[in-house]
Amino acid sequence: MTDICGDFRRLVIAALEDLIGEGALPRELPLSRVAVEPSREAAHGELSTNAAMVLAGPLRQNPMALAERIAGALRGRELETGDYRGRGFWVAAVRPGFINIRLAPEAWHAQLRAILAMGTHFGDSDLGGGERANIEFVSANPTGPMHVGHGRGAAFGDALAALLEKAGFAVTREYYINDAGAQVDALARSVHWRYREALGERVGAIPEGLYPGEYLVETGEAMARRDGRKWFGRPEEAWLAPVKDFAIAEMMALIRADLEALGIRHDLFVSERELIDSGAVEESLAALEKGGLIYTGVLEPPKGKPPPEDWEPRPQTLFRAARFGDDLDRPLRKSDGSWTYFAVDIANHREKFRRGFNNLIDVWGADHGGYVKRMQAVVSALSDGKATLDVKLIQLVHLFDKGQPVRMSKRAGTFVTLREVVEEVGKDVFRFIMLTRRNDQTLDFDFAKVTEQSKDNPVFYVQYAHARAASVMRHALEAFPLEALSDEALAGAPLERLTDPSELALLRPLALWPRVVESAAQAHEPHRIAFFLQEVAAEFHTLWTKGKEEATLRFILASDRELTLARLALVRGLALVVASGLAVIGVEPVEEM
RNA sequence: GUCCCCGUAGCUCAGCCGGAUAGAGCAACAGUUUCCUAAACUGUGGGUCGCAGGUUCGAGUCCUGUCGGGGACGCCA
Repeated sequence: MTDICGDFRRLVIAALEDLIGEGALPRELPLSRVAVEPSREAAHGELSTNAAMVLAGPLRQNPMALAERIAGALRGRELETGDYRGRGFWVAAVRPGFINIRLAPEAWHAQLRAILAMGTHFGDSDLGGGERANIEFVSANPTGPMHVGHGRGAAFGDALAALLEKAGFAVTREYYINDAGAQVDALARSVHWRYREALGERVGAIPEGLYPGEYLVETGEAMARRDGRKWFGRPEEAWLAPVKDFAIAEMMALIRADLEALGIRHDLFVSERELIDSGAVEESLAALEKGGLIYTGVLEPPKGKPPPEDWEPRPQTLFRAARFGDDLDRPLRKSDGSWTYFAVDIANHREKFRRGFNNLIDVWGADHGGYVKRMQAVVSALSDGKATLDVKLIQLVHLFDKGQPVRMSKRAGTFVTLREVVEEVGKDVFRFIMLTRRNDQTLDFDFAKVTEQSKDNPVFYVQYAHARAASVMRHALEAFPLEALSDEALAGAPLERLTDPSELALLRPLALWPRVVESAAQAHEPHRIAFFLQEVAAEFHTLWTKGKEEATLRFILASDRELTLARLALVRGLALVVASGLAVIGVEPVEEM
């Protein structure tokens, strides 16, 4: 293992078991709450454990006295991992009952050696144990090109997928195509309109309720090229289905290209229409019916401000969502007899579970928040509680340019597509910026700021750290032309020469990378990776600058080959961890800028 | 009316499973450039964690209430 906190947690547990073995502590202690964490304050050592604090209660003992005893037991132990064997650490019980741990520098050096040995695989975890996880994300309606909000969901979902992969899950990236219902019918009508236009008919302005976007002009023309006048002047019943098929295929190609521009590829595309046609919806509802979870009833009118004018109490088919924590039972059929979106989505989620996934994650726009409880209710009901669904809601992106809001209106034709943004700023900038806020926080995206080459721009700042590291390595080759500077060779460098506090200040966060991966994966929060990278980059820039002020701290010292090698090892360690983090976010590390 | 999210420094935001004196960037102020990329760095000031209760040895974090902002509430997806 390379997770230093995990290693020390095992040590603490072993010490506690020693005390239990000696009869000094009773069996059946709630050890699960014992944690080892990096200290926030340097004065508190480097790691600390709450062991005495959490056990004092159940044991009805004074936490400080207990901390002393545990600290004593810790002093008598040696870490079992080879990496630390024979290397010192100091423990101290302190004030309310924390136990602080300070490591000999050699322990940190061992972590650097691990980074160099594992490369960008440093930080990989077996947290997931190979278990399968399904992430459904983007799932934009196939009615037009993606917009920036979809892009945020895409960047988030793909990063979360990569994060879970790094944490040891077998991940499937799913796209659920909403290719049934009124919206794709409107799409088909819009394309038919453009098709008539392409065939030379004077159609005038496109009617209300259809999609006015220019992008459909081309689709109409393509339709005309493929089918000629086949659907011209025919009634809608004749052309709706084939035009719809054509239009959806075109739109999905468009969306896939948008995703491709972001470097995102889904493993699985699930079609809403196919779920309906295959009878999967009936099957799913039959399964619920069996559990007595479906009935016919009348719902109260919605309590919203404007009571819907066409509202009438009507018996409908309902799922007992309220039994599973939802606020209301939920309808499955529309008044025309067709399935509600919810009914088909039940089948969608049942299929995920049937494909063998117990870890389900959906990434939705924040405006779908009202839908979360019912979907979780379904997953709980259908899997008998075995599967869990986590829904990540993505807040809006507000576009700015030099501080001025970019006003978007489909009607005025000032709508900015995802593609335009990505072409303007690049996919790396886009993907990184999308993770500089939590998913449930709105995000301001300023074209001027995100492309600015300054420390105020987090993408640049992190990229620059990687490029700067590469630059140091190039210079090192000039200074020591014959040296082998491979990672393998650097792992053999005399790392014990890294003793300066500012060097250790960089080394410590690098060593904590595996822990960041695990906690971010557990919380399903990829933004933590972006924040971590900014911290690490800051630490590196600080160290670099110290070298400017104090020549002895420079990475390359022609007079001291050994120290140079040790410092180059640190520089490479930084570059590898940054590259590893950027890989999760889907950003290419650059060698120079 | 009900449900969900948010409220932390002047601004934009982090804050892990409840833990020690609540952090970062920007802005403000004071500095650093013959030197591995100054495209950067160092330091200072700045807080009733919306408010009020509660649980706990301990609350920004959990619970209840309340105020403010956003979103959602059968036949849109």
